Amino acid sequence: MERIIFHIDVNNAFLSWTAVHKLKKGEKLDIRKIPSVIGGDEKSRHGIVLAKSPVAKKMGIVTAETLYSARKKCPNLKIFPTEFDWYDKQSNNMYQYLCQYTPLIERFSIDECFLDLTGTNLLYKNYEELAYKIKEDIKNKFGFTVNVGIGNNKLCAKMASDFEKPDKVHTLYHKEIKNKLWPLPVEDLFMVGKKTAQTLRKLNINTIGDLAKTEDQILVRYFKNQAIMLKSFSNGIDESKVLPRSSKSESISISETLSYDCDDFDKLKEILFRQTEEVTRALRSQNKYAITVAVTYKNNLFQNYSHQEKLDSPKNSTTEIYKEVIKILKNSWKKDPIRNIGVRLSDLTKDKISQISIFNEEKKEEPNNRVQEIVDSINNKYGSASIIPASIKIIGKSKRHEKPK
DNA sequence: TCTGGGGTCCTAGGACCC
DNA sequence: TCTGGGGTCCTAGGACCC
Repeated sequence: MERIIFHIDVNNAFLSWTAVHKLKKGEKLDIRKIPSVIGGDEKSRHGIVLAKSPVAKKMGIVTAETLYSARKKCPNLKIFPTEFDWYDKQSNNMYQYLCQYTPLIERFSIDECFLDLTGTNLLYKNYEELAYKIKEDIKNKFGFTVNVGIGNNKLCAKMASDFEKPDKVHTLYHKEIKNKLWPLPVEDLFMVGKKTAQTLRKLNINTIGDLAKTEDQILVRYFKNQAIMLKSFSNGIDESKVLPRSSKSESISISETLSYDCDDFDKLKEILFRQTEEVTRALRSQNKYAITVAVTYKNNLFQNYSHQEKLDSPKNSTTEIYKEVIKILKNSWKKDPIRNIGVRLSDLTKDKISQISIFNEEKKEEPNNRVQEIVDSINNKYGSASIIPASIKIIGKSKRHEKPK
């Protein structure tokens, strides 16, 4: 059976959501209509563009560029801070609304969902009409606009929702691939990033159609396994399923750019403790255990490092994982100034099967778990590391990392 | 006041075993 | 007395996405 997939994509999500918030609070100005961006805090070195208004886009401003550079392109640019809690709420509202149409719904990111409507043709006579209804409903109920892409697979639905923005419905059915997909520049294809595009352009592959017509052997020579995917995507082929991945996460991570480059081990330990507390708390809230622990960091020259270790058994306690985190940093860090640092937990599992369980202190765990639950609930409420075990020595209590004199 | 944060997947290469 | 080779597991790093 021919599949019917919808891709719903919020237009300029963070900016639209902040705009809606401001209007709700009674402000008169709709920031979607002026040259504006949502940006991080420059003083703490988070100064990049996270979302832009259509006017700002017209002036050449792109996502992820520095606010410094954005301001040069547009001197009267208005910059607004992020409101992640509010964004989460808007994202949840939209998701809840979309759930009425099918249980086969995948949250692809904070502002994108896939809907699998295959086999619902008795329910919905005309899919384009349905798409328009969804788009209008969201606008009327929540105040922000979306694009809806319709296709016979996820790739086509996603490419379709990207066509013309904002507040539009587009289709990209199999029969339309030649006319609608192939003329586009090759970097517009999903999964063609900067590097891939560069190589393709060198090979004189300039449009998605060029890519679709390129010999497999040539692509394999340059892109190895990625070649098959590129070739399929350029032909609008994608067999992947819409996955309602309820609580499925394969890794949990946190990282942050420090407000100054730090080469003080004690200070880094303090930051890592707070981060470990946060990721393990998230892990515990999913009733999971981690097998692999990694510390990632970036130095002042923007060189990235990641170092990981497998635990001897799946763990989720802050203190045990923190011990591993510190061990990893101690063994790998070359004492270069650190700009950004983070903790990642992966190989997550639901069960805590341990090879050495006969010997470890299983009995001690009951009370510890109860204490942990209480500590988690307090930290959930008052912020991470509000309560910390006495065994962890923390120097100072600053939440932000002030540069020492 | 120059360059975020949370993810997934892939690959090269080393260690180890037989 | 010129260091084969396949399989497996693991790590570091890179590319991509939003």
